[in-house]
Amino acid sequence: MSHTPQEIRKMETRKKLLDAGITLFSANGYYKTNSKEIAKLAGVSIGSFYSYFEDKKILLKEILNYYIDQTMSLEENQDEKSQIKEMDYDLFVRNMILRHEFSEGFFQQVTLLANTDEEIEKIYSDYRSRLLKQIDTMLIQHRDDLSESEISAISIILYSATEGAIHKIKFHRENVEEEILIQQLIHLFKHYMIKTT
Amino acid sequence: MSHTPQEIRKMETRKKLLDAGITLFSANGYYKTNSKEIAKLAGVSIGSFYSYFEDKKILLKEILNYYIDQTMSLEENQDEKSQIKEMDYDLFVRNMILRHEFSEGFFQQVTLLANTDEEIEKIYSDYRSRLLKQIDTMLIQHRDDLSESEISAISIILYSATEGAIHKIKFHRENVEEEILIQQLIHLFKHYMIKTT
Amino acid sequence: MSHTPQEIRKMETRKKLLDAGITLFSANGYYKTNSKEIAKLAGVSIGSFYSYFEDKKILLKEILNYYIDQTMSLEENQDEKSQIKEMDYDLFVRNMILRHEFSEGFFQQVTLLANTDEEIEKIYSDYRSRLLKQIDTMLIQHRDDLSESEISAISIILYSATEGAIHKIKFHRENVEEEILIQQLIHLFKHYMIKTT
Amino acid sequence: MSHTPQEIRKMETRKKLLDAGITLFSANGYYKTNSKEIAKLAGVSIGSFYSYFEDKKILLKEILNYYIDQTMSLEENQDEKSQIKEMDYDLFVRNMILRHEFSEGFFQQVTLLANTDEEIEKIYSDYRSRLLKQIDTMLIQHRDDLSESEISAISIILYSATEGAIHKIKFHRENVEEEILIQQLIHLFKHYMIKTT
DNA sequence: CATGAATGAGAATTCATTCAT
DNA sequence: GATGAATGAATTCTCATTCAT
Repeated sequence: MSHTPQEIRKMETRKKLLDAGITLFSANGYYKTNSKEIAKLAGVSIGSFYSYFEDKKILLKEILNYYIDQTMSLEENQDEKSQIKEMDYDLFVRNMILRHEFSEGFFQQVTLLANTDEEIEKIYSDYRSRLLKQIDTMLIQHRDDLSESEISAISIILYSATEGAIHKIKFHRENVEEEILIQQLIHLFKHYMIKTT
Repeated sequence: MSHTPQEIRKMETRKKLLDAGITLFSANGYYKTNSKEIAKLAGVSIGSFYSYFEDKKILLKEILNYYIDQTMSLEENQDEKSQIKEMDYDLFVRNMILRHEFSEGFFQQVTLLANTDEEIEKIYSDYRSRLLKQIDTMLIQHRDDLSESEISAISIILYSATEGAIHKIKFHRENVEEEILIQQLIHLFKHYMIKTT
Repeated sequence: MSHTPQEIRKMETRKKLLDAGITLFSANGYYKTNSKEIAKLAGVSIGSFYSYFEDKKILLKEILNYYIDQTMSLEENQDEKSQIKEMDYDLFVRNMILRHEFSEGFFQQVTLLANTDEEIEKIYSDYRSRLLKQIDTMLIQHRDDLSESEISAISIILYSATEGAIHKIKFHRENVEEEILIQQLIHLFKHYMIKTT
Repeated sequence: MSHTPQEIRKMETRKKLLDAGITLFSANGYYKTNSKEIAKLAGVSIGSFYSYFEDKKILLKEILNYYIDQTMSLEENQDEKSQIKEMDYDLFVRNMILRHEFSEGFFQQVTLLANTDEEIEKIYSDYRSRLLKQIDTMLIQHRDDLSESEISAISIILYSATEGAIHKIKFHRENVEEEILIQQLIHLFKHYMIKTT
């Protein structure tokens, strides 16, 4: 797996464009970002932009895939290190926050675009499914008293609560102390993970 | 408060443009909808469009305000009729669903635009605050054992869980039975409304 | 069939664009002519260009159709006036020259484009068929001694000789006296129109 | 006249580029063919393309010259072999067909470009002149009864008839039997080669 | 000497907005 | 007023050509 200097430079240029893309999409939104700006921020010519990415939408998709890969590897790495097979909800909540930390407003853009673009909707809904699945798995391990559809419903509720709450502290800057919110989220997970007798 | 026929016609044209706007913004997104299309769907000329609304963004803001008014009056009407001061969480959840039913993808568009437009952000965050406030009020009435910041955190969690869960059944069409999800949401509210001894 | 002043102006603008198109396509070729130039020569904005014609190729097609109509009406008008049903080859040759006179290099561009664009090929080959048909008809009237396939072959030869010869005097400016060439062409038609005993 | 292996390889690369050029220009037209494609089909880098040919137009000119040489050598070779000084019109017609067989749509592209490029016009008109000259020569040998300008006119007619007829069977695929058309062409030449008393 | 990544001028096209009728 | 033709700035995208490796 040795790379020639040229291959390395190609990958660097590609990376510069991906980074410029995520920065500008996050900051100004997809439609308010034009290809020239992206190229400029990446420090390359507009021609290069188009030789690396067929068009702006393709760039968005590649960024999306790139960051999903990065983001999902959080859990996998954690697992390996701690040798714990069973996913911990405390960890889950904190990882969700990490995800937001480095994806900034980007996923919000994606949410929007997913409305009008099928391919993006597909990629994004796969991603959400993977996260939902993680909650599902945790629930199943603790709650054999629930039906499958109850598990599904609770997963959605837990996912939404986490996602939305984090979003609010990160973006809308609601007037709430972060640590208390996290504690409450963990408390909520705990509530659902304990079988009601 | 009598209106001349001309004034009435003006109001009607205005309404037709607002409706066309919400329809197209919801279906195709703000940036993929152009003013010509809106005028066409409303059955008026592009010239008229601009005599009613200074520009496309103003139309969006007016739609936003219009629907927030409609939407918030749900609770107020309920209150007046039933003479119940105390907001019922079952009602709250079901009203949230109603809101979604007639605003469709519109608010999602607004979420996006809010990122890059301060004025829209302002209007939209006021709206969210009002909804959060409703949950806050309910919580305060039932839970004198919680601190203010805990109330805030729980409000956010409840709001996010409700908003997100509804969104998922309406848009992402997650594989979950609607009624079970609603029951679980109500169950969640109940959990928080009952003082833990 | 009364037209409002606005409709008249629209038709005039359209005509100006068609004229500018034929002028520039003929002079500089399709690929060396850009839409801005056409708009400029027509004295309208680039935006107008695109509101009248979806794109450059559509303009070309519309010009093609427009001039074919003009061009083919030569014979039909002649017929009406002279009440002569039977097409005269002297007239045919002279009409072919007239056609070239006002289409200039345009049809040459079309010939080229027809190679790579099916729709243009279709329009142009229909046109050629109509002209060939005229020769066919003349031949059939005079030569009941020839087989159908001989008629076809001779039609093609006569058409090509006329077309090519005119082309040469108009474009390649071959060193030949126009009137002599015309006389020779007419002589050629005569040769084929007289039954060989 | 010995060539080093390197010189041979250079010639081969050059030939590969010329071949790729004619193939793509013929198939898709000059303006729809880009230099990258040509290099790719030739199996060399774009950098090499530009070290062999200053630019795209130079390539076209060199192809044109190359194929004119090939094409004109038909007659010369024939002459040499058969030792017949006098050009035979049957041969002329059949050679014209051969020319088309291996130049395909290429000359048509050239016709077009000749309109807007003087150098190409020059090369191409020289070529046409040489072919016309051949007909001229044949005519002069048989028809001392004609004036010089009549000879010129008839040459143009014969050339156009042949060129156009072949074009029609090769490209426009007119509904005509090839052999009959060829017979009629030869018959036409014969008609002009025989002195009318 | 070959390579192909990088360049950027230039072409096509869109669309919010204006304004003469 | 209402209309819709006209405008042109802004954007996307292409491709001939260069030049560092």
